[in-house]
Amino acid sequence: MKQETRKEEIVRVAAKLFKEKGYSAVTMRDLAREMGIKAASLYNHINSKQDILDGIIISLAEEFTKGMGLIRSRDSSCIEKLKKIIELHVKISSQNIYGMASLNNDWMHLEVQLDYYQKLRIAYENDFKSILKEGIESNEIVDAKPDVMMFSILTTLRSLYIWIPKKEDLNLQELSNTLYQILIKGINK
Amino acid sequence: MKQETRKEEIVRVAAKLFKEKGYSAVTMRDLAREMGIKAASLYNHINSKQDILDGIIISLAEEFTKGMGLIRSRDSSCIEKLKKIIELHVKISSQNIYGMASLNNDWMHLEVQLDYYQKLRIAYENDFKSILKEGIESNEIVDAKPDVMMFSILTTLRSLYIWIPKKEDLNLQELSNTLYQILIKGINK
DNA sequence: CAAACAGACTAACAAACGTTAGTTAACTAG
DNA sequence: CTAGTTAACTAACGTTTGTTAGTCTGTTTG
Repeated sequence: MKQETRKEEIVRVAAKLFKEKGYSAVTMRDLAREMGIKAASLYNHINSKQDILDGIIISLAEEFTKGMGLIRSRDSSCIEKLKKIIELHVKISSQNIYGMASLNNDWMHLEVQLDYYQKLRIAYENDFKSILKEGIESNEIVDAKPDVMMFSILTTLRSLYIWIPKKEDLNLQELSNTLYQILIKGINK
Repeated sequence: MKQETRKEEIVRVAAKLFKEKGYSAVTMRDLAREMGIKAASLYNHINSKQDILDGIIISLAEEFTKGMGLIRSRDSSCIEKLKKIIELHVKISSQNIYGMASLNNDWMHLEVQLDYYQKLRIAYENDFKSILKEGIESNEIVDAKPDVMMFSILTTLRSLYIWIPKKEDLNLQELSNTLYQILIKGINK
């Protein structure tokens, strides 16, 4: 069990506050109070409020990019790939509920890193759409608009962070399976 | 065509800015600049920044509540009711894209109206769940967890505002139909 | 024509914002 | 023991925030 550094603790607590009120509404004094110290003391560990947000969002975005790379490289059917994508979202979301809120709601407050984030996001969505198109061509899934299909599946997966903490009896594999049933079985032929 | 009052214009422009940056990150000076006037002049028409947000969110929440009431009171099958719910979301979202962003992302910044909003929201979700449960009992839809089913459908519908403006060739009825296919056909027996 | 109103303006406010500088007290390693 | 590091502190900074007060100008109405 690797021990958490003070900096990591600040980032973790910040993400929690960002989830509750959004990046802009959280002040450095809010964060300091939650840490039990004064606002100025935060700057012994971090460079700026902006840096905290950058760290939260970019590390998550890269995690998704990496996961998608592995899934695409594998030689499996469209349905299997979609199942893996669901599992990827369930895994990352459950491990970092607070960070997922920032990724979804505060990405527009990135500054230097905004372009990079958007590049990753667009690439991820294009990969997703490619998988769906392949599935349509190979007659594996129904021939509905891939745009709407991706939108529907992806918005559900992106919103998992809202919903996961409410399930007390959380079995991750079971959640993945239920989502698979509801999201994929419907478009499966 | 009823002419828009100055106050309504301010609320509309505010909602647009709230969508782009979130309520907390939009200043009254931002809003004034977008209106082509000075910040102080806004107060000839509105009482406070908070009031603008209240107006945007509560009117939308009540619109959904009203729509759900009509759907529930009708004597129709579960599937037909779900179809009506999809149409309700498509209609309201397309008529007020900017407001839907505030409803989704900034409801926690309500103050006096927060309790009222949450009451409406919980009632709406309970109504939704009841429709699903009836459908399961009457063997109309598959017997998956109603919680996950509602979460999946509702997060997709709630996120329509992100996605609608990107479709240039927007045919609302066609969009409703495609969503129906993807969201409902999958759970239909 | 005068009165009333609508809707803009300038000036200013107190509070809250992110952040810097410099200091101090407690551990830790040579 | 001492030198260095870590991590807290107080005090303060310049800026931005939402909002108020009071004024001016043009249009509408009796």
